[in-house]
Parts: sequence; C-alpha cells; structure tokens
Amino acid sequence: MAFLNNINAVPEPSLRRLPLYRDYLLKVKSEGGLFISCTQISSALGLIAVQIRKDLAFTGIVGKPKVGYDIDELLSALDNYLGLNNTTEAFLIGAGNLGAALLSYDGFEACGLHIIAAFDNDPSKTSREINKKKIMPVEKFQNLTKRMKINIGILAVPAEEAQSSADLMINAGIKAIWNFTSVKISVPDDIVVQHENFAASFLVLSKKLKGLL
Amino acid sequence: MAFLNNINAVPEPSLRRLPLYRDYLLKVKSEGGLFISCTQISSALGLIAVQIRKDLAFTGIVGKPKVGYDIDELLSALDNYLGLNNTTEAFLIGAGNLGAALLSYDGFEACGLHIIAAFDNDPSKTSREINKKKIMPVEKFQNLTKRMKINIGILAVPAEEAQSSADLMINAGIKAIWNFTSVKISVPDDIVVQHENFAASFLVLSKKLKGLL
DNA sequence: TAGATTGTTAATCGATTAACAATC
DNA sequence: TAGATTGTTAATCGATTAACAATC
Repeated sequence: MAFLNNINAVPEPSLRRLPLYRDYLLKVKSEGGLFISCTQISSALGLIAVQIRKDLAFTGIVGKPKVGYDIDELLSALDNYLGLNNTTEAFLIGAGNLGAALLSYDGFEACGLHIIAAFDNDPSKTSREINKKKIMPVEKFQNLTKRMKINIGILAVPAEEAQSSADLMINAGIKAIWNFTSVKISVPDDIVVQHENFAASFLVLSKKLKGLL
Repeated sequence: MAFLNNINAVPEPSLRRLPLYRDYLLKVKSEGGLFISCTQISSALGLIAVQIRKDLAFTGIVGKPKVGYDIDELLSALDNYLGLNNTTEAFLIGAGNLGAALLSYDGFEACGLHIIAAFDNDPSKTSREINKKKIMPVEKFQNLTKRMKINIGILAVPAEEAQSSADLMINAGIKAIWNFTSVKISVPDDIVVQHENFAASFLVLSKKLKGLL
C-alpha cells in the first residue's frame, strides 16, 4: 500500500522552501502588505517565479491573475500544510552541548515541535533542567515514551552511542528519529530518519569555496 | 570563466555520501579488513552498489575487478579528495547555546575544520572560553578576520541579527558562510552560503512521519 | 482593453539506476 | 575456467525551467 503514501507528495526541495516563503510573507505582512505575487517573492528570495508558484500550489492556495495571492490566505494555507498549528511532542536523548542547544532553541515551538524532556546516561547531567525541560536518566526513556505515546526522538548523543540509543528509541516505540550524530544509523523500514550531518555539510561548503562544486 | 568551476564537479548528493563510506571503511579497517567491495558497502549502508562505485570514482580511486578496493588506498583517496588532511580555519559569530555546541563539538577537527574563536555582542558571554576557544566582542571581528585571512564564517546568532552579522562577515572578507540561523541571508554572487535549516528539516521529518513525503 | 499574473503542460537538466563489456 | 566485481554507457526518473493559454 506504499503508493497511498505518495498521493499529493511534495518533493522534499519544495517542502524545504515553503518555510522561506512563510518567513518572507510574515515580513511583508508586518509592513502592511495584503497581496503578494510570485514576482515579488522571486526578487526577494532569488528564486524563479514559476518555481515559487509550483511550490505554493502544493498548499492548495489559489491566486488571482494580475493580483497574486492574499497574504493572510496564503499564510494560513502554509501554516496548515506545514502543520504549524498543531504541536508534535518529542523526546531528546543526549544532553551534551548540542542537546542543550536544541533544548534551548525556542524557534522549534514556532514550527510545532515541542521537546518535552531530555535523557542522558551521565548522572552529572540528569536532574538538571535546561530551558524548563527536565533531564532524566535514560532508564526512564522507554517507560515514559510508551506512556506518553511519543513518536519523535531526537538523537544528540556521541557517535559511539548513536546506534544503541537509536535502538532504544525504536524499542520504546519511536517512529521518527531526528539524528544529529555524525553516523548513519540502521533502522527498520517503517522507521523514518532525518539525518543532520554537520560534517558532510561542512565538506559541501568547503568544496563550494574551492570552486569545485 | 564559471565553467572552470565545474570541471570534475561532484554532485552534492555524492559528496554527502562520501563521508559515510569513509566511516564504514574505518570500521572495517579497524576489524582487520584489507579490501572492500561495493557489494559489501552496499549491504552495510543500504545503498546500491553502482551508486557507491560512481561516488567513489570521483576520488580517482581505481579498484580491482573481483577483489574490490584496497581499503588504505581508498581511505587516503577519500581523505585527500575531501580535504581532511589540511585544516581550514573559521570564526564563529554568536556564542549562544548553538554556538557553544558548535565550539564544543570536537568532531569538526576530524573533518579539517578548526574554529579558532567566537564573537558575541553580549558582554556577559565575551571574555569567557568554550572548549579552549576565546569569545570576543564582535567589534574585534573585522580586524582579526582580515589579519588572519579567515575565509569561513559560522553564523549562530538569533534570526534578527542574521543578515547584519552576515554583512559584517562579508565586509570583513569572509568568502563562505555556514548559516545556522533559521533565515535565508542575502549575499553577493561570489559569496558561498551553506544553510542549515533545522526548522525545515523538522518539517521534512514531520511530513515523512505522516506518510506524506 | 492591455498587461501582469496565475496555473498547467511540455522541454530540459541532472542524478539515479539499469545494462553490459572488461577484468582478474 | 567461472563468477564476482569494476568501470562505463544508456535508460529512467524526478525536479527545474520554459512555454503558453486563461484570467482579471
């Protein structure tokens, strides 16, 4: 039944551009704008108009020829499509520097992500709080995840613990893992993984700088 | 002369996979392996063999039919191609939680990135040290960047300061910006930007979880 | 109306995957 | 040798871009 997943599927590059449009729309709205055309977005963001039009179409928005899109309408189409209205709860494992940064970053709430608490196997880190989020011993992870029916796990542990922590998440019933470690984790087919690979990103930047990409 | 940039250009997706192969090779090597085939890498990483072969070819490595690649040879081809032998120096602006996490993350050294120091306009953060890296007032950024001929700037400031900090970097002669803020920054054509957009990544994960991507 | 803009279909481009000859 | 593997050319697939009719 995998085909069911793909009805109206948005290409990942399009999906990643949608929040950029949203940011710009909020700015224009704050300046009193009521309507926006792809031409305007185009010159502001440096993307071509037809691409923007195609991207926006995924939200179901309908524009007016000659006028463009109603900004409020477009914003609510975007918020709705991106799921920014309802919040998703998540647990984080690994309260080191990166974990702490993620716990402290309030911007996630704006995109519907609520990190409820963190877990760490270092006793010196547990029973602290970061940004009002408790840090608990990993022993409590499975139980709490099941009880609270948490679906999303954020992985911010050292490389060596990445796979074992991922396994712990999967055993506890986590369905989606946001992997901030540098290593690729192995997961069953039905588990979704999003891998933020900083090292790879730096190599991309570095190659671009050398003019080789 | 832009075409000169594209000789032997590696596709970005290929470039991002290369470090994964390297990680796996290091693991196999540590277990005593001497040769590796794409078939083996394939089953370990869940990618298809022909893609791996094509990716590895960018490094200039030549394998042996029936045998595969000499692991040491392949590792040094990768290290060389990815520039992991020589280090690149960078400055970071924004010593909040995320900045601190980046300063503390020792894994960057392994990929040739040396963050020398950080800058922040909050006096309570400056004159501290994180992971032996000084945090200085932003006023000193331009001068030091020029004097030390730093090419890479890491942007970890709040969204409101993203553009102005980027402008500061560009004025100081920075050629490549690694943008960890949530906003798209505008830069001249000759400046390279790599945007780590966590909010967009979360939305991708979220859509995947809902089976809509 | 004329012209700017939307929405959609067709063409292009680039990355992935398939096919297969060469090799050890 | 036979069979596994590399390296390369061709086919496929998906995203971007171009072309253009419809609309206000």
